[in-house]
Amino acid sequence: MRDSADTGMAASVGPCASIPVEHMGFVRQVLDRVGDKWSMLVIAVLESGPMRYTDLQRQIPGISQRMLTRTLRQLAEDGLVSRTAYAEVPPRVEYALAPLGGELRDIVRQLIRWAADHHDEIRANRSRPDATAPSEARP
Amino acid sequence: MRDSADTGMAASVGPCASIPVEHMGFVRQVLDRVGDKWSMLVIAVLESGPMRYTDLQRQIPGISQRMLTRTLRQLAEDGLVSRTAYAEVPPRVEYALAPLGGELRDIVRQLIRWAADHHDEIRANRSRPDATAPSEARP
DNA sequence: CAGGATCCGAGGCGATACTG
DNA sequence: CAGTATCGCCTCGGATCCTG
Repeated sequence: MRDSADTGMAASVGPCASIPVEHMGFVRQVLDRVGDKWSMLVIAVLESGPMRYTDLQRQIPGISQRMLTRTLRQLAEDGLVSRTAYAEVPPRVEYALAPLGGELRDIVRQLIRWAADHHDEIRANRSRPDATAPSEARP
Repeated sequence: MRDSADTGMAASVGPCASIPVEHMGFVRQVLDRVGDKWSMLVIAVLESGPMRYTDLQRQIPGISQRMLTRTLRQLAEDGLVSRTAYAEVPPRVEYALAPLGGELRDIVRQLIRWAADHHDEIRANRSRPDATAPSEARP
C-alpha cells in the first residue's frame, strides 16, 4: 500500500502507523461497549459525581429503565463504574465512576466538547445536496 | 468554522453540571453517528491517509460492504470524510479525513489508546463474579 | 472496482406490569 | 426506590446477487 508520506501529515503518524490490524479485534470489543448509544452519556453524566438510579434516569432523557439498567450493569461489569447499594429503606443505590472510567471521562469530555462545537456544522453538512451522490470525478 | 481555540477549555462545560441537559439532544445525535460500531474504526483507519474502498474493507476485518458503504456515506454526509471519485477505468474512489474529521481523529486516537491500554483490565473485570449481581449492600 | 438492491435473522430498545 | 420479567416492534447488520 501507499504510504502516509503523501498527505504531508507525517508528523502525526507515530511509531506504529495508526492502527495495527492486530489490534482491531479488541478495539472493536471496547468500542462496542463504550461506543454504544448510552454508555458514553452515562459516563458523561456521572462525571459530575456519584448519582442514584432515578437521578440518572432523569438526567438522560429518553433512556428506558431497561436500557439504563443494562448499561449500568455493563459498565459495572467492565469496571468502569462502581455500584454501591445501601441497605436502607427506602433503598438507595449510587453509581459512580470507577478509576478506570475516570480516565475515559476526559476522553468522553473531549468528545462531547467536539460534538458541542461542531454539531451545527454537521447538521449544516447533512443538509447539503450531495457529497454522497454518485457524482462525477475530477481527474 | 467558528474558532479553533482547541485543546484548552471552552466555556460550554461548566464546573458543576458537566452536561447541561439541553445539550443532551445533539450529544446523542453526534454520538449516534460517531459512536457506532464502525465509524470510529473507519476514522481511525483513515488517519494514516486517504484510502480506497477496497483497502478500507481490507483494513477493517469483519465489516461488510453494506456497512462500509453506509458508514462512509454517513461520514461523508456529516462532512467528516471526503469522497473523491476519479472517472477512470477501473474506477477509483478515495476517502480521506475532512478537516472536521481531522479534529475527531485525535480523540479517536486517544480512545483507541485507552482501549489498547486497558482492554485486558476490562476483560479481567468481566470475569469477576459479580459487581452486577443483585447482591447486598455495603454500608 | 465501487456500490446498489434485496432478503432475512438477531437483538436493541421501548412500554408495560410486577416485586422487594 | 431500584430494579426484574415479558412482549413486540423495528432497526442493525450480514449474506447474496446485480450493475456501471
